[in-house]
Amino acid sequence: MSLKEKIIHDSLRLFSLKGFLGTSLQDILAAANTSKGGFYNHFKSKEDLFYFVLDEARRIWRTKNLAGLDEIDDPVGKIIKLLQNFRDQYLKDSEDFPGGCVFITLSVELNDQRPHLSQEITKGFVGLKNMLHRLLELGKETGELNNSIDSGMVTEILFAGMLGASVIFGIDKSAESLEQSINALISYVESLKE
Amino acid sequence: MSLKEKIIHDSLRLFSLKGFLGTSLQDILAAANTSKGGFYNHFKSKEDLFYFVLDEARRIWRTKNLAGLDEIDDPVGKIIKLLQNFRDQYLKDSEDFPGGCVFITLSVELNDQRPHLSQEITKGFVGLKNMLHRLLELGKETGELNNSIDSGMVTEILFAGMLGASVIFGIDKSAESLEQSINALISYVESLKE
DNA sequence: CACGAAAGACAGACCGGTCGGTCTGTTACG
DNA sequence: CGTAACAGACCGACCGGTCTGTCTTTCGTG
Repeated sequence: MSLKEKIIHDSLRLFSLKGFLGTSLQDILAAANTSKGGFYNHFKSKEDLFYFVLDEARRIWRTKNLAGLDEIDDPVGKIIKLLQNFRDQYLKDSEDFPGGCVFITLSVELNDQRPHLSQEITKGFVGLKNMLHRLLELGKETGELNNSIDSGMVTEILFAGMLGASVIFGIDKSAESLEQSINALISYVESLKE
Repeated sequence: MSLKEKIIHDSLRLFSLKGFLGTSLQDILAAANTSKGGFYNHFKSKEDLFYFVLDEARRIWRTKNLAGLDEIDDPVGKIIKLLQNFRDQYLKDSEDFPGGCVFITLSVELNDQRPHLSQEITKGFVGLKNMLHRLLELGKETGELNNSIDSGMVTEILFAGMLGASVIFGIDKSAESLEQSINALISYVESLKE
């Protein structure tokens, strides 16, 4: 792993723990075992690093959460698989995100302090929400879901539930309560089936 | 309002926007229009202020969210009223919490940086969760809710949903999406009725 | 009531430490 | 020999906290 990659990777872990502003350059340099010179040889600024870290975080998010979704045909099955991935592969991943979901940490921290950075993260949230909604609509089309359900409303419950579970897990790091939260969402989705 | 009260009140607003560590003493002094001397005459340290602000935030939370609950007899009615208060009185309150729910902002920020402070906030979360669970159990006893529902699971959905809605609202400040989220939860609760 | 001392309330200079960022210097590799 | 890769001294700005000074209010005493 090159120094640049190492800085990005280590920063991702630090950001998930302490946020962007809460992580000092010193912290990063110590973690990556380098110096100012090493850092600024690869990044224009700390904010420049932010975008690289965000890209890496998104890549990991997709890898973990979308794993195996292709092999599932029915939309509702995809949603359930996504929730399972979210629970087992993503949130519990203390290697890449020791402090919990980095998007939430950064989004909450930067929202009123660095709006242009926070905005980047919001894009991902919108994407997830749209994906959920699309899958629910598809489920209704294929008849897997009762046609009378309000897919917008269900989307809100699932999306808010996932965010809420992430916040809770970020705070208490309890696998038990995480499983309870996500399992509750899975049961909810299954209860909507025809 | 005394200077001490003004500092607490203004700090609460700042904390909800920028967090505890993200708010500098300078920010607080400027907002309260005072000086170091004025501040340290009333507080031992910035961390000392934290506890005063937290108490004030809790007081406001109760006032806004528990308003009118006494006049409702049925447990499920209490839950729905709480959700309505949470939506209309609490989260939209840009006077006290211009940056959204201060408990989430602080909790996410401080969790891995000032665990002893974060722990104080967690107590409130536990209290809310227990309250929801207690009301659901009561609802089953009175027959208002179907006895077959898993109250633990419903608690998770409601609690995670409320946290998630707070996060979303903190980010986009959109009353529309807030209403959609909370309305979805209210509909969900109503669907559980016998 | 008069008065002076003590205490409270606040202003702001000042402190050591840390922040992100720059700049120079050294090393190694093409 | 030039250039990329890194180390670390250095910079001004800002951090939370201390300290001194000033002004006001309170209060015990004659």
